[in-house]
Amino acid sequence: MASKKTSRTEAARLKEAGLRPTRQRVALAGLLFRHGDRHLTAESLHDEAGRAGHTLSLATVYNTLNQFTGVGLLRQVTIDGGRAYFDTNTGEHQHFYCEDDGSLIDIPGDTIAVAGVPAPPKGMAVDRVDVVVRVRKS
Amino acid sequence: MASKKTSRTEAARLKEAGLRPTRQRVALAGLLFRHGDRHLTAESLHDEAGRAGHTLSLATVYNTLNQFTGVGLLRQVTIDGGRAYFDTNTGEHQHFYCEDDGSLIDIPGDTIAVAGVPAPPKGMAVDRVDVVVRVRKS
DNA sequence: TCTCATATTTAGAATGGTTCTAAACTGTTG
DNA sequence: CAACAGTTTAGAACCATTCTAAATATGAGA
Repeated sequence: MASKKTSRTEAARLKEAGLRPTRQRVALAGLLFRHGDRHLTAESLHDEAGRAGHTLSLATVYNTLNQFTGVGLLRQVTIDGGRAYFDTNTGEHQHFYCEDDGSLIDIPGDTIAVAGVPAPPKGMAVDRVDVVVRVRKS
Repeated sequence: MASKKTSRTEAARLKEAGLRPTRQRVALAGLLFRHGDRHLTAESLHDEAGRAGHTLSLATVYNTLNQFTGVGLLRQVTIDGGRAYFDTNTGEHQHFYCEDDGSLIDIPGDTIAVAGVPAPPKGMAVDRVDVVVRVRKS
């Protein structure tokens, strides 16, 4: 039987990125990229993997998340001290951040316009402009 | 002799904010507010206090920084996981963040304009819009 | 298919920033 | 000046994350 029916896509994606498609990485890639744009933490992904029947260590989840980020499959979003969020949407976009429950909501990349950014200090180049719209229950 | 010559201002400021002007709080307020706009971490302020001849625990620095933030004397800036920065400039403004050394540089509040912020989700109100211009050595 | 070198995974220890605890101390108020 | 509430403190506890060293899996070549 074709046991790789759904994994093929993930394995290919990993190979293209220069990462060996190990069982763990394929499993995580499946969870990450098969459900639209997502924001997750190492812990939440580890839990989700467990619920889906995969067995892997939290250290591997951290390693994988960092590797995926390194090859551009994920983007790290740091808003709040403490936990690091990983975003499966790697394109240009911004976020609403709910201060009550720590959740993130995407704002499409062409929605917000930032004008008037001054020239960076000598010898520096702008890497990215991040906008976070902090909201709370009213 | 008038031993409170320079402390009076700090003590008054603290009282107005509803905080008892203890020795430790007055000392930290002096370091924080007498040298223009500053960005610092608990550890850097603790070191600085030590160098200035004050003796206080790191826990007190954390407590004080959080209390000052609570009453609006400071603003917390969270950009990078790990350490929390505290900013003595509580007015509206934005930051350059240097990814190479983790330093922050103020961008005056009337410099950058953000347009097109969408309406927040139902039941939510915008608290603040943060802009971080990430730069690196070029 | 078998072997081997190398990449990966893993449990558990280690780290680093921050908060908590409980006891000692200080500021204020009567 | 007594007495209580607010503060400080040392050190333990916490939490997310990284590191370590040893075990395991993967891919290439024979």
